[in-house]
Amino acid sequence: MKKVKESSTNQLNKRSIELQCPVTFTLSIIGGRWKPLLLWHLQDGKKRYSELKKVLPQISEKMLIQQLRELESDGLVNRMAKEVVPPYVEYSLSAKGKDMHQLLKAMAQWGIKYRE
Amino acid sequence: MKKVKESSTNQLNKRSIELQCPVTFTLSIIGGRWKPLLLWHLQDGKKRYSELKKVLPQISEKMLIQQLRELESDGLVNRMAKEVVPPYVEYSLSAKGKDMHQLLKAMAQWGIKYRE
DNA sequence: ACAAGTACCTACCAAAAAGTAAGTACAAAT
DNA sequence: ATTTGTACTTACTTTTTGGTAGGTACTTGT
Repeated sequence: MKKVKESSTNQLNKRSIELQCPVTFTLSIIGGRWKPLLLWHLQDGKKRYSELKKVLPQISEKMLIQQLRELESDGLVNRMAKEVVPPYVEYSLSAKGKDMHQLLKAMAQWGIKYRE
Repeated sequence: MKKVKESSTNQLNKRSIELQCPVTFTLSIIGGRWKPLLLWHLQDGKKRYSELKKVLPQISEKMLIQQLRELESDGLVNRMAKEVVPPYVEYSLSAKGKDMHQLLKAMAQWGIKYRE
């Protein structure tokens, strides 16, 4: 995982605000360039790594793996390695991740309404 | 406003994804450390700059002003300068910003539920 | 041998977000 | 004069996020 300076004001503020504000906590888990897209694409069922790569042609492999690992670490996504030939890895939403469905929809709706 | 390199892959990807994904578009407007908190605090009515500074003791003036300016620029917040003595500035949610209430609540609920 | 498929890892760099410090302007009070 | 209140601006630095390039390992097919 990426190196984080735990003693920085930046990090201390982040931790503190996440405790105070549940909105910020939620955003710290689903925010960033690629996580919302990944969560959105996993809403309609499990997907293989190669499938995710296809639906997101602009993401680098490095970012794809990193974001999936973080989502897994935060408990939103389950990772299942299949020992077949060729071997592949399957990602699916956990219960926690599925519980985010309404939220993602609300975000999409607001975005669609106010996008210009 | 802050200098952004419009020709960077980073920026090109950002723009492209924001067009494709309404969730990412929404998050680009309300994301970051301080905007969710500002939006949250403005839910219950207009606030002066000095009031916002008080309820968010950890925010630097630079970040406070910058984030408010961005929220204003994106149309979520109205800024009203009062020419009294002492003069003060009042920030309030626009209709667009008020329309975000349910969304913020959903985010808060998810965060409260899964915070540990 | 190479190419294609599977799914990564590592080192380094670029860009963006956030933070620090110093300053501005005005008015009123001491 | 300084201090306190109002609300900023600017220059620079630090930290974090995202990108680039090279590599790993295995199997199968040509």
